[in-house]
Amino acid sequence: MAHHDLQTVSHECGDCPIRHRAVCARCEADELTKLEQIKHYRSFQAGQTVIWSGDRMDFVASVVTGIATLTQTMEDGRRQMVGLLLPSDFVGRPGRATAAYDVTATTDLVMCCFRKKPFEELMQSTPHIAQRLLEMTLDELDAAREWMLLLGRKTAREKIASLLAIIARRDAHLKLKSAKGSIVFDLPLTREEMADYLGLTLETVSRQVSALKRDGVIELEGKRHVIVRDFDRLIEETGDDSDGGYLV
Amino acid sequence: MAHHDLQTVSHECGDCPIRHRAVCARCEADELTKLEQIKHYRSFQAGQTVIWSGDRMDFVASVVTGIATLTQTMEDGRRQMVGLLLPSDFVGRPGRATAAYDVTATTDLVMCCFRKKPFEELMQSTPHIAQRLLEMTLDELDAAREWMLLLGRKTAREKIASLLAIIARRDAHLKLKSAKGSIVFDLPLTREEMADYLGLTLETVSRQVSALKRDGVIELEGKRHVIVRDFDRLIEETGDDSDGGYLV
DNA sequence: ATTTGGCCTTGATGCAGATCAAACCGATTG
DNA sequence: CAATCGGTTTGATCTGCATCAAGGCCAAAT
Repeated sequence: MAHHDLQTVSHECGDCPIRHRAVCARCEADELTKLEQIKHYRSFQAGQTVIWSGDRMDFVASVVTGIATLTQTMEDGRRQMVGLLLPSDFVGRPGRATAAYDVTATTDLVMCCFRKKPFEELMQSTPHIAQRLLEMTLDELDAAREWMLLLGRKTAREKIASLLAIIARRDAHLKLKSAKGSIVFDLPLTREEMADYLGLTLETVSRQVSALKRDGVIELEGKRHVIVRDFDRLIEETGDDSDGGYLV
Repeated sequence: MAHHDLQTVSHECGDCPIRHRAVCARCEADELTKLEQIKHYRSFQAGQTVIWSGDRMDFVASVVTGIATLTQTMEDGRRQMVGLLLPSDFVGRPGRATAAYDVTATTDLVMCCFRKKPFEELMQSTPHIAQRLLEMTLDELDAAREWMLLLGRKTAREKIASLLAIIARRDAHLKLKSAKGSIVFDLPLTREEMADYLGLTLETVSRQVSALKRDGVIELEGKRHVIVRDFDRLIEETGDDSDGGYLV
């Protein structure tokens, strides 16, 4: 069943949807050819685990379509999501043998995997790959640090608003940015996943989402479909100073 | 006054204390010479601000001696430390014009600064620098994610224990690892800075430090000098599974 | 049509950590 | 040797979120 998706994904880097954003973004045609030789696609169904923390990991990969999460779990079961992987995001660390986090598909997921050894060799010979990876890693570090502020200092309401703003921004960016009008999107996460991301319980997430709805900051259709009529209003609720990010 | 320190720091990369750990770690002699041409040292007194978030930043730098912090501040004054910079750590982002965080010297500090433009050019031509920077950035990303778990899910006591364990490990690593005996170190941070790092208030920090002392997990001499007789006991208090890190 | 199961909401209550307030300690300074 | 001052401790009280518990919604299975 997962294999059905495989058919629909191009095996040609040339018309790959993430061609200009992923690790391969800077690659020239000849470099791409080399990458193409060591790549293969893997599909996962929503809910499936891609790798467990501590497992041997002999590949690195780019998310092509779908969404995955990185989570850390403590012995007693407390969980913290430490990363949300969107199309073009990179998974795995060159020069490390085992996975540091659990990677889970939250939607159906297609990944473009590179065997680790050859990828590492290619990185040595192809500065374009290492350059792009550095850039992406620096971006992720910034995102992680922004999340540290959220986890350490924001209130539950601000946390929810911040998460909604991030998803809204991304969707407005990828899809139609229905100019000046409402932003509309589906939450790709369950309440529990949101809680794991935000350092809250699922009950608190539920209550605060309801509160934002009650206060007219967002509208809800069903449980997952969100309408944001006034994006600036949502930003106010995040606690960030207004320049924190840009819609474009 | 700050200039006194300057005299004591070698200007020769050859016998630089961070030579084999900083961005320059992988550089050959000739590459080092090029770096040497664009570097200059800057000293800061404890408490001084190195740069403010948003300020133009026309250099990148390595911490040579001393400790600096990266912090984010919300409009209403809530603060979250997002990084602790130790000797050999790197500050600044190639390809970015302004500082993303406040950088503050918490002890007297010496930094080895590189003018940004020439450094960026050097990075292009010298894969050894970019390689090392990637490695260091990936390490920082891991550290940031570990911190996300701490901020999102750990109790106040676990947070304090985790911070003490990190400092203890580093000091045991750098200084004498008085084999099997006690680990002894000075806290490089005030209670307030610890609070900013851990997402707590300074009162809670004070109370939990006292509690760990009362419970015999640590001993205190004065307010800053810490003695850890049983490191494993301290680790138990962090909530991490025992393999979380390694003393060596 | 009823049951099941996953996900979500809502209510009641408890508690860890925040907040407010005062006093302490040790080092410098006049 | 007071007086000051930054850092710290300690106490009393408050509160935001966690926890515990019940029930609702809806789609798929029986």
